[in-house]
Amino acid sequence: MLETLTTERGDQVRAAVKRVALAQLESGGPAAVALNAIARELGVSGPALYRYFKNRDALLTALVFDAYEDLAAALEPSTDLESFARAYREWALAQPHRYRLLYSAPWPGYDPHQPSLVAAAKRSMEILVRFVDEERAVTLWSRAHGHVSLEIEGNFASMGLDPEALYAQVIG
Amino acid sequence: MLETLTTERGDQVRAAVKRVALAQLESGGPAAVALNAIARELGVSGPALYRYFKNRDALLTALVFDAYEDLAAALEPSTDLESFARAYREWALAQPHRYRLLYSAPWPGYDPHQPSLVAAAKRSMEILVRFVDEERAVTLWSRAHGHVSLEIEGNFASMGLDPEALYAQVIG
DNA sequence: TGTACATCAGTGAACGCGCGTTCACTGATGTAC
DNA sequence: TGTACATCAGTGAACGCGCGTTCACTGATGTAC
Repeated sequence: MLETLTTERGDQVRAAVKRVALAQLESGGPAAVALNAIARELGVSGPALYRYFKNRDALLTALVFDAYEDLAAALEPSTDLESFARAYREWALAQPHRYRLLYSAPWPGYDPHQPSLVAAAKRSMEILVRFVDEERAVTLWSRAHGHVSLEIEGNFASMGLDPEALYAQVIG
Repeated sequence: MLETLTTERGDQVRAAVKRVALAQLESGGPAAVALNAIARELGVSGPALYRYFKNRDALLTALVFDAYEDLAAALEPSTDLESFARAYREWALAQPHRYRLLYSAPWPGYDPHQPSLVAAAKRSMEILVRFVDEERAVTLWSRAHGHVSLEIEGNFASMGLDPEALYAQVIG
């Protein structure tokens, strides 16, 4: 028997659902992610989504998981600390609500300690420790996160500061 | 005529509404702040609140404003950079959802550029620049925010790190 | 090639829920003469 | 001290809304003989 190379329909649908959910996320945060609205957008009835996600929470959790994976994938090609730092900031700026989903309390009732999520979160850190020791890695992570999240919220722009120069200062 | 020393009833009610709203905020973020539920908690009808707040948005905005003021008041007694940094972290850890209200995208449709809010936000920064020059102040702010917000979300605890020692490293 | 059956994606109706907000109102309190 | 009036905090009913989720079902597709 050959392995089936065609993507299964279930995966396609799941991907479509997530795509729309991501758009809602970018427009209004986790609170804006609504199953009924997603179904409407996809031209399908509300209950249809329950074939693919147990419930709303499962969908949101899947978004978190994907975001961790996507972030790690974006950091993977880094060759040194500089390129890592640059990639980290750029990923965050390109999709702010996704970044917030990882690092701000995303929604009421969210449990960030699910093993699969913890493992997914670890991957980025593992890439960073290729370039610096572990203690320094956590420090840099804190600093980068501080800068990036303030920049995302527009705190530097409103002060007339150059974010790029500041970023170097902060992690430096 | 004597000045009226008694607090006006309107202020008392507004304070009570905010008190309940804060409790909701701590328990489930801005999405959990609901006028009807607040009214119920206060033993009053829903529409009654509209005497004191134009609408839900106005209430949330008032919470943000108060939080900025309260933070500045907590930082005010600082005598040097060390005590400032300590006060900043402690304020945030004591009321995480309030801290998030200031530094994460709080709710869909929120406008952080209202002049009164911008002014309130500035006050903390003005205290910090008593101890360091302005460039360093922004850097320190970024670093402190990075550490504090990761600590709030439990990212260090789950890694078995000592947050206090780490904080010194990060802002150092 | 045809028939009988099982699988299963998706439907439509319905549920209860709580929300924000408007509305016309009641009833108590304060003010003016 | 009493009466007429204005103010205004709070009420109760009602609105439309969209949500998450369950349910019994239809109808197409795939499988076995």
